Formats: sequence, structure tokens, C-alpha cells
Amino acid sequence: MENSFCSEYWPETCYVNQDSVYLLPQVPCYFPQIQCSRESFQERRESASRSHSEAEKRRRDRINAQLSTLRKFIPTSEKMDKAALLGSVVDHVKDLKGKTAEISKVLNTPSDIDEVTIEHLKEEEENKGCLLKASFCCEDRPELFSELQRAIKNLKLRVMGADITSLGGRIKGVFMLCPNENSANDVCMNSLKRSLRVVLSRIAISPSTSNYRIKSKRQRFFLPAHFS
Amino acid sequence: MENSFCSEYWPETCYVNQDSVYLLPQVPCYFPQIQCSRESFQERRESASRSHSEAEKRRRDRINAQLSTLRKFIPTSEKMDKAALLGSVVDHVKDLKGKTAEISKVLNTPSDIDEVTIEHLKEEEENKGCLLKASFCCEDRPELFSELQRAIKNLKLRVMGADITSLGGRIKGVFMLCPNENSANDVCMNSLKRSLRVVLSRIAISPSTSNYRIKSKRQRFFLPAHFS
DNA sequence: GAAAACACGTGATAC
DNA sequence: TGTATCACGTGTTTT
Repeated sequence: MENSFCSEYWPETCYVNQDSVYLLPQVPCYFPQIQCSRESFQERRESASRSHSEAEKRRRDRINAQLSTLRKFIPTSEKMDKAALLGSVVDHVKDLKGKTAEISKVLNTPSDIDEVTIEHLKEEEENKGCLLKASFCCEDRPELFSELQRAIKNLKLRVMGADITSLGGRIKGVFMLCPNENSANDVCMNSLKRSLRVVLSRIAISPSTSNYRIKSKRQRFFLPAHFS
Repeated sequence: MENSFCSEYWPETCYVNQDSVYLLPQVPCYFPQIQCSRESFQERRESASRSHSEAEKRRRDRINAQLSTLRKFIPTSEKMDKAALLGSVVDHVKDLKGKTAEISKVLNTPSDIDEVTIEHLKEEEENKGCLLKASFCCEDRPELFSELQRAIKNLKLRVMGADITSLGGRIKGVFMLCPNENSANDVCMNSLKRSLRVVLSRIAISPSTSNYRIKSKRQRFFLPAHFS
């Protein structure tokens, strides 16, 4: 074992004497032993140890930075230790989650999932009397309404009623639609539904995968008239 | 310095030889030095070290337990390291806080602060025509409504309208009140307001400091009729 | 002065 | 391989 050491993977398990390096007797050697001078060994050992401890410090700092950010969210969390702070955060999140869930029960708030559904509400022989319920849920963006309006007009439909809710940058809408005065009487309802679904999906769902969408921090809030 | 050590506060800064304990020369001694045998020193040192490391383990476990609780709240947080997890928690809290703030803009949600305010809306010579706006915000509890009803009746008042919102275990209410048919015509409005404030405060605010209040996890949600 | 809380450096491990 | 994360024990400070 004389004049040998076990790579910088085991810096602390080696014993350094005058100008040679020995493995401590109880340490198993997993790596090929490399002969080197005491100076070279110490150099490598110190460099490795330094970078290791510096990396660990960076990691601790990252965690602690997030902890202080969280501390700002929790009132009276000054003086709390880390575990207590995290406990408060848990309670806080639970509370907020509960509140938004309660709200969602009565307010039909938008979900995180993009979706478009078309329903045929009133089955009629004549097209003029039919009623389509078109629902969508997607990221909110400024041009959404004009696009919807144009699409509805192009399909020769008319908005009979709408219920729109925007919350947290997302938007959920339900439109009641029926054929307008320009609509032909012999339009096939199934193909109209299909067209509506395709057009709405293009507006509400496709943009989220392209870079077209603008993630606006400015959040609008729309509620049906009777809410205000 | 011979035959002395520096209490178990400095377990690692002492040098133990055959049967005596020496302070390392560069270590300042903050505590009275105590003579003891090598065995006694080691015993104390090991015991102190053990309890210290056990306490530290308990602390780490407490923190990590909260972290795993938080992990359950964040979808796709499996595989995240601690810093990233906390970052997601920060985002999540921000998001929820923003949503509830948005909601509060349109929904008059209850705040965390107990309060009662009485306003005199319509100034009239004759009592019968006067209109009082009584607002309160407090913890929700099952008996609240019957107590309010009784109080209003006792003051010879009549409910002309009400807007009540309960959210997250707290409740906010606004009552429009006017004197009822049993009310005397010459009642002093200021003393009526004062009485109303005292009675409402007793119902809405006092219970929170006594042990009378039941912290019910079951949360009710009331909204004005036109919301449903 | 004993316990609690924190930062630190280290060994182990995963990729 | 190096680089990142984690748990651990320790030194130090605070209460």
C-alpha cells in the first residue's frame, strides 16, 4: 500500500505522510490505486473538496432563497423556523385551494385543460329553430373575442346568449348559437357541428402549441351581466 | 493545560491521549475547565454528540415531512429537487393568491378581519322611512343566523334585503334594515344605530375570543339568490 | 446551561 | 466522467 492513494473520490480516507500517500487500512479500495506525490494529492484533494463545498453552498442558497420568498407570503412568519414556515405554507395552500374550490362550485371557473365541446340542444326538422351549445376553455388573449366573433359569423350563426368567465389568465365560455338569417335551410347539422368544433378548436386550442399566444400577465375578469 | 478539558460543548476541539485530556493549543477556552478521566470525557462526548445528531435528524425529518406534504399539492413535482419544488410552491401560491384576489374584486368575499359597520342610508324625519345598512364580517358558525334574526327582531327592525357570502369558513353579510311595524315613531336613530352596533358586535366579534365558537371544518357557501 | 436552529463540509449516489 | 442532489454529523449561535 505504500506510495499509493485512491483517487480524489476518497479524499478523507487517505493518510498523508511525509511524501507518500497511504490508504487507511480499514478503507476498501474501489478504484485503481494511483501513485502520486503528496503535493499533487493534496492539490487535487483540496480542489475537489473546494468545488464540492462551493456547489453545496450554491444549493443551500437556492433553497434558502425560495424559503425567504415564501416567508414574504406568510404574514407573521418572521421568527418561524424552517419547518414551521413550511407548515404554514402547507396550511396557506390548503386554505387557498379550498377557497378556489368553493368558488368553482358556484362560478364555473375555467380549468387548466384546453377543451372545446359542441352540443346540439334542440333537435328540430327545420334548421332555423336548432340551438347549439358551444363551450370552450383556453388561455385568455386579447384577440380571442374578435376571432370568435368572425368564426361565428362565417358559419352563419347568431349568438343567442353567452356566459364567459376569465380567471387567472384563463377563460371559459359557453355560447348559445343558432343559424342566422343568411343560413341555408338545408344545412346538415352534423357537418355544422363538426365545422364549429374545428373552427373553435383552431381558435381556442391550437394557439397554445404555437408561439402565437401571448402570455399576458394582465388578467381580465368577465362575468355574466347578472353578476355585477 | 494538562489533565483538563473544556466540557462537552467542545467535543472535537480536545485532544485525548492515554488517560488525560488536553485542549488543543489554538482553541480558546470559554468554559471552566473540568478535570476528568479519558473514559468519562469520551463517554460524555459521545453522549452529547449522539443527542446532538439525533436532534438534528429530527429537525431534518420535520422539514422533509413538510416538503413531501407540499410535493403532494404540486402536480408533476415528483422528480423535482428541493429548490425546484419550493419554486413551484412559490408560483402556485402566487397563482392562487392572484385568483382569489381577482374573485374578491367582483364577489365581496369575507376578509380575515372581524368587523361590524352600521350606516344610515336614508335620512328622514320620520323613523319609518329610515334605512340602515348593517355590515359584518366574522367566522362562520351554525347559530349565527338565528342569533342575527333574534337581534334584528328585538330591535324592532325588518330585513329589506341581504347580501351574504360565506367563503373558507368566514362569512360576510350586508343587511338593509328599517324599523318594523312595532317600532315606536320617536326612536332616536343614533341610539338605534348604537344598539345595533353593540348587538351585532356581540354576535359577530365577541364569540371569536371566547371558547364559545366552534371551528367547523364544514364550510357553507351562501350567495345572493341571483347567483345560483 | 440545555435544547433548538442554522450553516457548513463531507460521503454517498444518480445521471 | 464530472456534476448535481441528498443525508449526515458537527461547530456555532441563540434562546
